[in-house]
Amino acid sequence: MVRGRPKSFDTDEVLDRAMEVFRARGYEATCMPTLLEHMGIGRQSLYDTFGDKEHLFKAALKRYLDKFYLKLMEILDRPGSKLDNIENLLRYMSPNYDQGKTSCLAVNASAEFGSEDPEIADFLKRHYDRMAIALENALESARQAGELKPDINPGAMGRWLVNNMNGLALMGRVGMPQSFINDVLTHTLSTLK
Amino acid sequence: MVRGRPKSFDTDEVLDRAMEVFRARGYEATCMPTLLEHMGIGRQSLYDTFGDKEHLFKAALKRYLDKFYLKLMEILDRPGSKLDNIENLLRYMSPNYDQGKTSCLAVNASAEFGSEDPEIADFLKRHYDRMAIALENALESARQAGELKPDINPGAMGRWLVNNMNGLALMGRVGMPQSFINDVLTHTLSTLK
DNA sequence: GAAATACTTGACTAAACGTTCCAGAAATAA
DNA sequence: TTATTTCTGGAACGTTTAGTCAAGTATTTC
Repeated sequence: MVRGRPKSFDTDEVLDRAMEVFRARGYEATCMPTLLEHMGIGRQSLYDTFGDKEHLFKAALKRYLDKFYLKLMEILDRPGSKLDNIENLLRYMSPNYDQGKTSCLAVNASAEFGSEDPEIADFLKRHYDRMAIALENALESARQAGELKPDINPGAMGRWLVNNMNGLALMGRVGMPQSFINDVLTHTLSTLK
Repeated sequence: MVRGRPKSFDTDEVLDRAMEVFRARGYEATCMPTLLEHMGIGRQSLYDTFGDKEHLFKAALKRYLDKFYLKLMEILDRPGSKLDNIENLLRYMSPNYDQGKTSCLAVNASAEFGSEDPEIADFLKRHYDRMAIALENALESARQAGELKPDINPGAMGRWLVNNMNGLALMGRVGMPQSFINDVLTHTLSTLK
């Protein structure tokens, strides 16, 4: 099959670790030595496997977004009340200091890069869009099941939910108290039902 | 009175220009030459007046937050319907690509620094808190004027409005289409009344 | 064993970074 | 005039940055 010595590390595993560093410190403020230390591989291995810092970041971001979306879909696709699923999604994605969940790489990258890097901006915009669509579909199902107030526009509300989730990630990032987070979360949920 | 050659530039004016650069590019990605170019002053003048890059950023951030809050209070304190004032505030603060208003330094700094720099985090948390309180007071006034649904908690809703404003700034930053922004904005406003 | 790939390590490059120092000219108040 | 402050601009500092090259070793398939 493939000749030569096989890789001694799992590509996705070390990418996950890079992801964590970028999420905690941002792109510009993260230097290669820090990255290498946390990834636990050699410098040459990194450059051979992922290319330069920019490519590594984009790979990590891509992976983050895909994992995020997968988890989102898993929660929304659960059987039973779609509104309950949405509530569970919001609770799951909300900052929780006890569990060390305090920020979102997508949100951080959105703020750091804006639309400066077209490829990154494209990733992020598509991500927010598919999130909104997934939520819209869930809301549409809820509407058909009679769970939803009839005057609600599922499309607009899906986008609005994305907005609230992103806001919450930001509030967690800067360290707003849990009471603040909870107020926002419960008030968001209260308009759902 | 004061001896020696007077400063040939207005401190606040050049600080505003630094603010704009930081808002557009972030802290880490902004280098001193770029800053100098946009501020239009000499290198030595910058260091004499503002100290190093970090102090300059903090001064610019402080100024941004104060101007932001001042404008917010101006809008909320207008006579007449408090709910209308809140709506005007949200519209005013929302991203608008036609007018070049596409991001918020507070939001960007929150994402870039998180709680890494305690002083910056403190600035930002106080800022969000006072915004929430101002909105809470406006909602309380609306409640007393009978404008508000009776089952609404002004405190939670104030914080929730802050969350939505921050989310919108982020969506503007990454370049989500105006239609997305509008959907979020109108849906947020629809739950107000 | 040969060929191919990967790992480790140190040396190295080249550029960018923030910052300081300095010398000379300019502008103000006493 | 003198003292004081600012402005300008070049030179330089030391550090950090991302990234490359190369030599030697290890591990796999053929």
